[in-house]
Amino acid sequence: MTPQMGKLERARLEARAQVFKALAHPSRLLVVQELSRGERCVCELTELVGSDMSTVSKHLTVLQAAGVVDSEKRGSQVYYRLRMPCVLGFFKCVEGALQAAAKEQMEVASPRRARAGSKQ
Amino acid sequence: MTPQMGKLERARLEARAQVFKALAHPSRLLVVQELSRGERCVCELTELVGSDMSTVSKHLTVLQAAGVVDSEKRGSQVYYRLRMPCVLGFFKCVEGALQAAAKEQMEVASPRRARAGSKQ
DNA sequence: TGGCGATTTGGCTATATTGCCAAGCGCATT
DNA sequence: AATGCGCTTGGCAATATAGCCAAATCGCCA
Repeated sequence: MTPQMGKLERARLEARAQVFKALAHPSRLLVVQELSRGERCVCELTELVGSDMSTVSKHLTVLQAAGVVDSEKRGSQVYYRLRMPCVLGFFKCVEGALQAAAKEQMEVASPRRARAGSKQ
Repeated sequence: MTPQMGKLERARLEARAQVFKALAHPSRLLVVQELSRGERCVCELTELVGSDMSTVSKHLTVLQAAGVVDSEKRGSQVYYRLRMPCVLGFFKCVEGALQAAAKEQMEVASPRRARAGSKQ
């Protein structure tokens, strides 16, 4: 990709991208959000997400491979927990930016009276 | 995806996921990092990334659609700038987590003094 | 030991993403 | 106007991802 960049740097970028990739799916985002409240077994997350359990399991595998979550088998169930809590801070950042974008969108749409309580 | 979730919530998740998707590529990550130092034209970013200019342009389109960057045409060139600076904080978070993971990896490989919070 | 519930894995198809080339477009200089 | 430059868009082939249905595992308990 970048000829004048060292292998190490490239690997670093790749690893970082993997984390973002892991978070780049609504279901996985939902899972992370839920795990921020405490550990959950796959069955609970499956119910929350509403997809097939095999699908959710694969999502969890992706998150774990990226280092975002962590799992522990207890009895017959597997519990997942958040391992990278700082992602939550980023959620706030994104949320704020999205709201700012939405607001601007409205101003563009009707520049005159874009003032009212824009909180939604 | 989630039957018992409102459309609004789902849309919100989707929008958030789009931001993560935008960042989920090494080249785009590299671009964001570069833009954190100031605005750059497409040609500069193209040289940095090392791909075809059309490819870089498409990457920039993705970033802009997600609201991460912003562009302005000046003369015959287009300048991009970072519009969501809070992503940089997240880079640090990810970097820290990755280093912690690497360290743990080593401990697993050679459990010399891996005593403290060893799980499993 | 045999079966059950919870989870993961394999396999497959549908869909999305990536990156190159070629073509188009707008601005600037001649 | 004509040419050149910077950038974007269209199109296409290669690759990756998502999600479902089995089928395989694993731990638990009768």
